[in-house]
Amino acid sequence: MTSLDDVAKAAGVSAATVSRALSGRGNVSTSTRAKILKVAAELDYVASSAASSLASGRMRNLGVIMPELHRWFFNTVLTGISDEATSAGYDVTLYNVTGDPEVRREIFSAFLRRRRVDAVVVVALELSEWEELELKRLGIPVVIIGGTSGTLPGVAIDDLAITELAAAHLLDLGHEVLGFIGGAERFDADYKVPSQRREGFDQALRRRGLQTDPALIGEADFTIPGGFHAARQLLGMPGTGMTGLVAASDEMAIGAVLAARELGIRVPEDLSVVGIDGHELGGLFELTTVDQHAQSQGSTAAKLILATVESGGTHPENMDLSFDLLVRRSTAKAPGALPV
Amino acid sequence: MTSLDDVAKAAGVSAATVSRALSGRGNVSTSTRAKILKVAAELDYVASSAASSLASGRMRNLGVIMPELHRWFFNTVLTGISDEATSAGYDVTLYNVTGDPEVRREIFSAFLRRRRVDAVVVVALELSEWEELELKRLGIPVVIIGGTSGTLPGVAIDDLAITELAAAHLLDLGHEVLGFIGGAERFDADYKVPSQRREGFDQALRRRGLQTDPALIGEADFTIPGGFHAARQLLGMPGTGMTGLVAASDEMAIGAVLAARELGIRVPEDLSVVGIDGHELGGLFELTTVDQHAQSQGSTAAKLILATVESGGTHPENMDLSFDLLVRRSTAKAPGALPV
DNA sequence: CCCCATACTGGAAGCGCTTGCACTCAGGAC
DNA sequence: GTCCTGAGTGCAAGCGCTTCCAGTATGGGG
Repeated sequence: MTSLDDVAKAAGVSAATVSRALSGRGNVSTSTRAKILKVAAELDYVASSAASSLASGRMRNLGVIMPELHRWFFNTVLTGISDEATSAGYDVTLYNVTGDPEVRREIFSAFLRRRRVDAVVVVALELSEWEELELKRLGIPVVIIGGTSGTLPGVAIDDLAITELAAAHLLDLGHEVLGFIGGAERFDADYKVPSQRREGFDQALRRRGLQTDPALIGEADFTIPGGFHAARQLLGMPGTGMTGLVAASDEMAIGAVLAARELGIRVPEDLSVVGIDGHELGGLFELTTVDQHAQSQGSTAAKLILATVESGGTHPENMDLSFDLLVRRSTAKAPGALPV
Repeated sequence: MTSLDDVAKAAGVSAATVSRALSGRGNVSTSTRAKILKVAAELDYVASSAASSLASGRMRNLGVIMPELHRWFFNTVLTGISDEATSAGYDVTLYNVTGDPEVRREIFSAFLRRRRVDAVVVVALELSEWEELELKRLGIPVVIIGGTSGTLPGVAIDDLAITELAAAHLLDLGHEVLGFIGGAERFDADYKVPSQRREGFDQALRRRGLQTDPALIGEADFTIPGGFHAARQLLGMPGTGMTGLVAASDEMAIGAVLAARELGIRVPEDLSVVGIDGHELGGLFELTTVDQHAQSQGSTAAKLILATVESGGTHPENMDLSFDLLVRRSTAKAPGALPV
């Protein structure tokens, strides 16, 4: 293993100068730097991260805490974070907080405290008070994506507004009896997005002087099968007059489309379905959705927090992210509605 | 930040003894250890990973190299690895090798060489000769999941056999004209699984004295939309007599089921479809599949390589993983076939 | 011509652990 | 009672970098 000293000797300078030349901190003459760079390349030198970290306190490592990896939102955000971190020269250490509370506790009380990361991004995790405290105690920048925290900075879409937009799209098309499939408390207990989205739906109706019909609210776990079962139940009820359905995630919306097909209900002729996410499968199902640009949420958060780290800051700004209605073919004018 | 010395002072022993007590290496009397543990807990001491790594050469960190995170196989394997690593007290550092060759090169030539990880698991990546060399040069254990390497140890299913099993299931049901949807060279160029699976399909037919009909081979990229389009084309051809379809992944199989539905082809009455994977969505589509236990591939590989690390070994054993036929309702006896 | 920034560079002191070595002290074998 | 063994402990030397500080040129200003 070639070390800093090897490079220093080979280049005929001191270790200090090599360090300065390679890290770019401090002054080194152009010619000396050039020679050091050349020698380092020849010797194929790569600095030991442990030594460098110990001496400098900088880890060049970004921690990411996630509750799961299967659902589209999570792995998409992670991809965004990873790409951004890599291009900034940072490693990413993944802490997959499973359902096991022991493990979860352990991650906050031990893993994170080894000071292996310069910053951490928390994805869609509702943190307990104790967990927020632990995070703050780390003394490093933290940013939350798609979750909420009273005291930690976050990068997020406005879940209420995004759902209101989805519902408003249906209302604009003349639909008056809308159903909704969202989360239930029994799923995702530590994740507030579901209730926000539900609230957005209600608000959209309220704004038009309509009222939410509790019978048309389905509950599911944000997955395709979940949406399928919830939709089948909703669509199976006779005489509801429902012509539009808002799903709080694209996966549930896709499940709903599948359920409609199974029941012989045509989309969009008989039922308009709109989702939220911008899931990559949306295209296949011609799903109208509100794209929340998940990958860019990841890269934005990473960029933000890495900038904070590099600038020696500790508290990045909060940031509201954009979303766009993406109209495809799963939504259409309500039957009998007046032309828009 | 409380340090080892703080604990040592508070416990009235030397730093060396604290280190031994906390790490479990070397002899410490039961009473001394108990006191140290108590003091450490009180002071809320957590060792600095950088210092510990620098001094010991151990990182307690497992590197994972993956080409993507979206597809089910990858995030499922990653979940398995992460769970296992966490419970062994290891962090996992994720290297998401994107399509960009620059980035890929950088990961092998710089990121991995910082010696931040004790071992690395490579997931479904066909490595170039140079990359294998770089990996070996790291001097740490490496294991490959779902890829192939002449010289690096791997944990994998037999892709040929798993596909043969899927096809044999259809043949056993009396189907004689089978289609296949697999990978194409233009997708996944650096990933040999597709060709292995194709070969397994051919072999199953050959064993029964049948021949692969090139017209019934569809090409796709292992995703649902890919499978959908390939199947639509296959199923749209008139007069093929095809009654069974093998897809090289569950996602493609699901796409095929959707395509069949769209074309008014009933599954399984008119067409039996079998996939490979054990994808979580399989249940919703009643998909018969061969489960390759992806999550346990991840945990098995992690367990294997961490054991190798802890034992000071360098080269874990190769390991062949099991798979099971999981019969659901997407496959049935061929129309007019004799009772089995 | 002298003085003093300014630009470079090297020396050396850590960063916070781990571990080889030396030492003490018992207890068991003779 | 003597010798040996091994458990238990502390000392101190690193691990391979970073960075503060001091020292040496160099060049411009006065």
